[in-house]
Amino acid sequence: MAQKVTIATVARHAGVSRQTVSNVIHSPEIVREETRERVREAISLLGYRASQAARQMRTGRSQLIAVRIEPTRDGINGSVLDRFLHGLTEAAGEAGYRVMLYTAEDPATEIATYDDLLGAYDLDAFVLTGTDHGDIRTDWLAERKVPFVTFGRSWDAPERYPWVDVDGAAGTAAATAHLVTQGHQRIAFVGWPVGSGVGDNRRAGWASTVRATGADPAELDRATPDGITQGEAVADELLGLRNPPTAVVCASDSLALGALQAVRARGVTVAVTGFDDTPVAQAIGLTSVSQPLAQAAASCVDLLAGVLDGGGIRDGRTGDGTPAQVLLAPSLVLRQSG
Amino acid sequence: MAQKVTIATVARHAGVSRQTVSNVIHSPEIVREETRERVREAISLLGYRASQAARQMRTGRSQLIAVRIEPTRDGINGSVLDRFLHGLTEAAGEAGYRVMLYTAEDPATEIATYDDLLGAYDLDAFVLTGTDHGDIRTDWLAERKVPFVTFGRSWDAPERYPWVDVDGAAGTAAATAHLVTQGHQRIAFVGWPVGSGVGDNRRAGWASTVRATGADPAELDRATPDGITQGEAVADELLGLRNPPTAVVCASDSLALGALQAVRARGVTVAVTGFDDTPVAQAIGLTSVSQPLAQAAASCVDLLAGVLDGGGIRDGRTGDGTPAQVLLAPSLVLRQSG
DNA sequence: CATCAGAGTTTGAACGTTCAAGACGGGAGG
DNA sequence: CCTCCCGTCTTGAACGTTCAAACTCTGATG
Repeated sequence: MAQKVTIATVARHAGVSRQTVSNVIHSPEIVREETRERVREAISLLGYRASQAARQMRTGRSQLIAVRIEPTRDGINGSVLDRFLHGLTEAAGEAGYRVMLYTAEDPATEIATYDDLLGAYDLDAFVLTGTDHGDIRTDWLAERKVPFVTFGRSWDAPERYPWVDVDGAAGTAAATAHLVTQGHQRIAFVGWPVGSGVGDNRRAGWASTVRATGADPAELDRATPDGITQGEAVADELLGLRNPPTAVVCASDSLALGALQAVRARGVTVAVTGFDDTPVAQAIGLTSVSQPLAQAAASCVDLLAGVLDGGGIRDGRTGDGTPAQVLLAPSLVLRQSG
Repeated sequence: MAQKVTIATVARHAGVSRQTVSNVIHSPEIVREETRERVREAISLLGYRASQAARQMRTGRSQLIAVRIEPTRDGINGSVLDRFLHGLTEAAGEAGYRVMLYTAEDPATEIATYDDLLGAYDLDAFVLTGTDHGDIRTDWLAERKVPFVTFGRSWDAPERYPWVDVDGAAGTAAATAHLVTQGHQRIAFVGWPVGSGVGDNRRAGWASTVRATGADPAELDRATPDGITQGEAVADELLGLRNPPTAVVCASDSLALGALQAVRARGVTVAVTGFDDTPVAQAIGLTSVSQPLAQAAASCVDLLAGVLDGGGIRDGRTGDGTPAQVLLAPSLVLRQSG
């Protein structure tokens, strides 16, 4: 194997000094055009690539961002993270960053992992997913001034840190509005127990849309932990009412799938919508709210790049003055179920 | 923020030299016990963590392995990669490695990415997924003596490089055998077009089991590209035969889901089995072949660790003499569909 | 008593990059 | 003619680690 190509190899080959090569890479404008070209030719001829490790030693920046990969809880929602990860890797790559994975069982060990990763790998930033009220991870990171972005808004204080989120309320509202235009008048909601940021948000979108039609949402509002069997049980209860709903908006595809099974079992015709547009929804023809995950990932990278290159956040804005919070609109994917 | 803790900080604090601290970390046995303890205390007191970048500069090893994250083609199979990735991250972490992600549209750009990653980040190894006949990626890596493991066997030459795979033939054989014990005598197969390593392997398991019952498999053998609608179409054709099958073994959950829809549409009772035990299968009660993904991931890390720490491969074995190929047995998950 | 061995520890150098400061030459201004 | 400045380029040092070699004891051996 040929000797490793370093900046010195290039310099020698182009007849200049190390620093000039470095300048061609980082501030080409201060190098005379003729020299610049000569160096560039040498770089591509030799296939030179700057050693990230050496660069990191000098600059203290690793060009690495970390994301946690979760143990695929439900199985259904796993694909959301999967698609987000793919988008993140792509967007990060374009911005000159790489994505590193880590796992953690709970917030406490996750924080220990932060410490590890920061100490050993000098990570530039973290992307957190699944934030909720009173998240200790964000506090820990903020306290140490470690750059991070969350996918999922800051539920406690809107502008505490940069985040990217999808407007869940708008999603359920769109689903509900669609059902209204289909002529449905009794539209139920099957969501998660009150208290989670994401869950309450999705419920609110449904509730406000129902309220706008003049009906009272409270009667057809249900809450249960996430899961297929849970969704089936709750939907079955709803369908057994004296005056049952003709449509059910669900907070997740898992719940919606359960609801759909309850509907089938009773042999009735009731519309069902889900949330997340997971493969399962695509597979069984479930109308669902789709999150723009690739776009969300790209926004995360944008925000991070702003924080990292623009020097921190001030007043909820990144270095270049753009707001450090991004709320994206989901879209409704219509299928047979509703 | 406090000054960065380096090996020199620890050395000063413990009253020894840098090298002694390094020795305590890497070859504790050559350091006097008393000194060792003193250094260890200083390390934990100061929260010292070796800088990976500095270490990498000296040793040339980054403790980083790269995996490609794919753009979730079908949507259904994405979760396989997802679960594998999680297992890999966990296993790698325990072995002192970290996982880095990258994307690539096709084998050619993937190879360009290898070059990039190797040049800039000095990656220690790659994990490839989805290998097939005549894979140019493995040739490129092998030629440059870059360590790698594939998840998916080497289809062309069994012992060319280390790989981990799940015995697909055993999986479809188990599914078929189960159907035989249920009394089924006409068992069809819906798989992919002949020519792909994985697909042919899965077909072979079904075929040999059918043949063992004395029947001729050829009549009920079907091939189609992967997909739900494709599976539905082919299954529908099978069900329309003068003498239709009473059970269908499928090469993927996508195909199986399609088959299940065809069965439902015709209102007949025909058993269906899938492959991969994806969330979709769990959701709709589809009997499916489950791959031990966490174990596969762990095996990949084991092999890599063997190659990296044991000094390469010889005669299809890693440094410590264990075979460099691992074939894992899948398991059949029984559900309502079969 | 000089020599040697070996355990335990220290020292200098090197990995490849970028920062900070300096060197060089030529043109403008006094 | 000297000075200063500007554009362009070079030099030395530093980042934090580990390798290789050297050093210092202590105790044993001839």
